[in-house]
Amino acid sequence: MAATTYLPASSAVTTDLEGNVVGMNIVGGYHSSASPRSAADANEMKYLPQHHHNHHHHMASSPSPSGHTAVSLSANPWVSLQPGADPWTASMGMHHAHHHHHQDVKPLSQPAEMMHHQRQQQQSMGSPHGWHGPVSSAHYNPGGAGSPLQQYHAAMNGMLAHHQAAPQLHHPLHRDMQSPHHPQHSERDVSGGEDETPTSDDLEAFAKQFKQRRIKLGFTQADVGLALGTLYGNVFSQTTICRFEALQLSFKNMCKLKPLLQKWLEEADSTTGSPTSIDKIAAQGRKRKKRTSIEVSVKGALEQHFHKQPKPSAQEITSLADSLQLEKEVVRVWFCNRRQKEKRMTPPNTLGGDMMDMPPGSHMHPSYGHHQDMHGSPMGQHSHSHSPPMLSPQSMGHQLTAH
DNA sequence: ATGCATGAGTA
DNA sequence: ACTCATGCATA
Repeated sequence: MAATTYLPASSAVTTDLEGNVVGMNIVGGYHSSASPRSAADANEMKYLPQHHHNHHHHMASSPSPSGHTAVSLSANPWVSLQPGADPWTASMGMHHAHHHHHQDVKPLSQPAEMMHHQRQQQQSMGSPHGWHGPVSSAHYNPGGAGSPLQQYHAAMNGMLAHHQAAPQLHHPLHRDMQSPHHPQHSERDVSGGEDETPTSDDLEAFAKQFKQRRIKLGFTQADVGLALGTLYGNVFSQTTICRFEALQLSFKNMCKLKPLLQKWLEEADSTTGSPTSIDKIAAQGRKRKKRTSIEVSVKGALEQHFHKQPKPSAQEITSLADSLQLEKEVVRVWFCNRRQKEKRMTPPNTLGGDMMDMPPGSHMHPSYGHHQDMHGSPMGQHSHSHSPPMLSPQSMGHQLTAH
């Protein structure tokens, strides 16, 4: 039987999160800094029967050049707030009649309207206007400047009138599906204002540098995500930062995030010496469906079907779900996610799914070339000095061999 | 780092 | 019902 939704809530207590080699990114941020997320935990209305605090004391040996444990303190660069750098400030000022019909709270993302210009299909901005409530940790003031949060609030209140919008959050990206080609970039002004659409190489270079400096400064991916929220009002998760660094986002998405991260980077390394971080605003409320764990063998089957038909009809999905003993919805979502993966910049290796009947150079590959993608240099597989990141040694050969 | 999931915006 | 951006939960 296919192992579907299992509930490891109580059994996963032994889950060790220190399996990463990269060092100090990842979930380390969730507890690396001695931040007691009491505020978050206070909202004990989650579906989780119990959360496990397996506080395995792993000391974060300071990677910081300074010599002191920077990680445990999670220095932050948000001491300087610029007046009028909020795209959502305006949105907050006006009462957009949003639709909150259920009592679930979702402070992390709010439909910030882009009031006056056509939005392609971006609903991106997460505009939390209720998230700053419970945040309060032991963040001390570096130069007696006052809590960054307080400054933040003050600044915010003082500029509700004049919205200035972030640097260039409205990216001039035109993904014309009609036009067979699009001369995207021109000469980007390397003099400090890269508002032009970056090339894939630019993005890769930046991502690389970003990660390096981020680590140097002793920040976790999660820290950055939070910092962005404090700085610009856009909170991002560790996941997103991770995917950015790994170039696992769509080209467009990369372009959107780059300016933000770039800004943070400037602030980060200019602000030498900084205070603590605030707690993360963990998920609360929303009862999320338990993540379905799909067996490897089943995944393999799905992969095969994906090759034949990336976009199965509802009918096909139904029958497929039936034969695989999965919920239809699960299968549907699986295909959606699979398609998304295919569209990322870094190619999803045809892993898990065996390409047993796939002649090398046949009819496999992404749909690069029907829309918003790049302009000729699909990154992720281009000539560089490192071999393909993934393609686990054990994935080839068998996976349908259920056990 | 990634798999499955949610949701807004569209078609 | 799909795409796209994004994230919780998990490996």
